[in-house]
Amino acid sequence: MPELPEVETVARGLQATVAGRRILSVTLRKTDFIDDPAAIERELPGRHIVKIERFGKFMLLQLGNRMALAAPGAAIDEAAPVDVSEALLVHLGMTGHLAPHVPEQPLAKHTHVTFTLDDGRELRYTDPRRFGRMAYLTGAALTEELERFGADPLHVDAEEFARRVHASRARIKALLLDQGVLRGVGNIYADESLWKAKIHPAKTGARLTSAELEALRKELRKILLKAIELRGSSVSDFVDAGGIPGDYQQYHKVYGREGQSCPRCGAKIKRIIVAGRSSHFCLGCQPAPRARPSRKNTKPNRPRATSNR
DNA sequence: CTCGATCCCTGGACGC
DNA sequence: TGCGTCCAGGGATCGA
Repeated sequence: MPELPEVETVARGLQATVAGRRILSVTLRKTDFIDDPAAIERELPGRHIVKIERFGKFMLLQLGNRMALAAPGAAIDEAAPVDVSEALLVHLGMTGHLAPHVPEQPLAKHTHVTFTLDDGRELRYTDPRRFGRMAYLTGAALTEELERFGADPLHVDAEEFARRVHASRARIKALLLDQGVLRGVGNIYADESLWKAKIHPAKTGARLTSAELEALRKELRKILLKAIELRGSSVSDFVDAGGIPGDYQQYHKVYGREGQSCPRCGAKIKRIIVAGRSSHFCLGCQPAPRARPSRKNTKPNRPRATSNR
């Protein structure tokens, strides 16, 4: 399941293998995960893929503008100002793959999009469950889309992290998964970082101490960097753009380890549902938050203010 | 504001 | 071998 480290791994792979190539043609098969399929068919042929980078869990394929690329086969001038106001956004969802193939290679099942490149290879998008997403966006629409997302967890500083997390009464697990708070964190790295920081997933953001906030921010960053170094976690079928699985799953301390013992304290690892997602944590070193004061069982207190701030 | 429920979708695990 | 059932999960959406 591609989260930040996996998407980063794929993006780096694509940057190394298909950046600079020109898209000659586009073939669409299933399109229900594409925002505007017609726009992709119409606008992408002829474009250069200038650069591929990760944005949260998205891959951003920056496309060269038409004018600069009028001459077919013209070398890309690295120094030339790049028009980054046009991009293809690709979200891999749960099971998405985007990788170059030689045309002789048989089309994998669930290959929904093929971009034929100017060197004869095909950049193919495969996604059995179609939980992914693809969108061609330009100008204000692109800016607007990207602005919906929160801070990059690799770069967010203490102040901003605290501002985004501490102000909320949502549970920390929900906040970590909320792409509008932080972009790129998914279920695995949320659980792993909470374990490392010794924070229970159901603890409310507002109730985290400043020490916990900083521990969480730092551990999350360290874990993500280590996972990128190991080319991501391959728990189901994740492979990078070159078809190679990652190795970080070997370092998972709680994720997928329900019933086993905690490598830190030996207590049992439990799995509960928080924010609608399975959450793995240690019964010993991630103490449950104090039960929220129950409205039902409290005796009637002061009349509720009728004004709504 | 925050919550859970529901939907999307397919493959893999499991039980018989 | 082959079926049926359950489950996983990112994200959108909706009602509570």
